[in-house]
Amino acid sequence: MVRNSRWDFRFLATETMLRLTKKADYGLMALKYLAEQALATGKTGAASAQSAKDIAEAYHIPPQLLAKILQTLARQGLLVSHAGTHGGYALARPATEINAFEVIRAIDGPLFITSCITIHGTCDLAGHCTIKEPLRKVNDSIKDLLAGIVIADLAETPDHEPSVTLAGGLVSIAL
Amino acid sequence: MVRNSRWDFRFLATETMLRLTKKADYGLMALKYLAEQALATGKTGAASAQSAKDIAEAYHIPPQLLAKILQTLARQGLLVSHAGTHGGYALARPATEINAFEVIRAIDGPLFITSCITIHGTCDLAGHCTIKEPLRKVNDSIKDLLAGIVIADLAETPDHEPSVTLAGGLVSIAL
DNA sequence: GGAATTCCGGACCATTGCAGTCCTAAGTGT
DNA sequence: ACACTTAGGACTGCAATGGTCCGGAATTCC
Ligand code: SF4
Ligand code: SF4
Repeated sequence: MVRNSRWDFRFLATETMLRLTKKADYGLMALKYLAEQALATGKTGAASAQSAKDIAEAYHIPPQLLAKILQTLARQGLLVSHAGTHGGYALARPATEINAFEVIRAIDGPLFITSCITIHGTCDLAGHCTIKEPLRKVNDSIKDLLAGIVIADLAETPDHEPSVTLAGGLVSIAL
Repeated sequence: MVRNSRWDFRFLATETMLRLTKKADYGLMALKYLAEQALATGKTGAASAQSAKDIAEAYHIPPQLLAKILQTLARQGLLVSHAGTHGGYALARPATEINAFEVIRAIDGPLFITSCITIHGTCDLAGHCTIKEPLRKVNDSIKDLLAGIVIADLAETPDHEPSVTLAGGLVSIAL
């Protein structure tokens, strides 16, 4: 099918729906940056640390905010941190072993799609809701999709841009 | 350091991340209901109309709110409405030709994932952002995933429950 | 024609979560 | 000692969501 011949996005400025928070967004950017740096300098793991300030400046994002994001990321074990003069953050694992799903979950908390899925108590009409289960499947599909993307996919190899194309996930959904 | 190692999701009730609004949720439920009714009564299209009140009561959702959701749905052409004593709403198209993506978009507006995608002006750092493109791909994948689900998939065939399994979409993502 | 029924549309409000700031520790290297 | 950097909490402004209310217009039934 896929019809929708008309589109008319004229006054559709509302923006909502399945939004990914900016924090998660920033988080991914930071991760990507770290991945690239680690690659560029050749240094592995904790050796090539970048300070929160550096990353923030590199992308022009609020330093304070980024700082806290990195903190939580570190707390969740995705990053290793090191204080002190040449401290900073570095990937806790190789860039090919950290996927987008983890990152997002670490920052925004678990959850997905509907209110009912994560905490069972939230939606009071969970009893009469008949759409819950199918939606959970969709939820899982998106999760798998996201889980199939590792941050190495996001990082560009300095000059050779084509490369990667690691065909992240292959998600099939059957209700 | 690498502290953490403890997880403590005790008070992680935040719920966020890729959330689908409750309005869209309700909308899907309503659509499903209408699909089932149309199927049960055999009547096609505008013949078997259900009032907003009826649907709201069937699922115990706020009538006034559902009313407005149905209104927008009708305005977008997914439903046909009819005022008057035995009026109400009915699917504008067969249940196999309305997909979840349309519904969600009709209710919550377009948009997806990041702020930058829909309106170009939103994210001020779109210039320096290197993650934008990959994310757009993810975005599209989710869209395709959603677009592969038609509301007929959600509706149960009255007794025979297995049936359907129309294996909605097959989405592969390659960055 | 009138009354009941149902949709339409906008205005309105309360809560909540997001985005972002600030400030005070506590580690760490020179 | 001192500069640098992470850690964590408290706090604020704002926008979106979820939900309500009301006056009006269409339609059908009597
Ligand atoms: S129980 Fe149903 S209505 Fe409630 S959040 Fe889940 S899917 Fe939505
Ligand atoms: S431009 Fe980059 S930072 Fe801004 S919303 Fe898009 S992906 Fe996120």
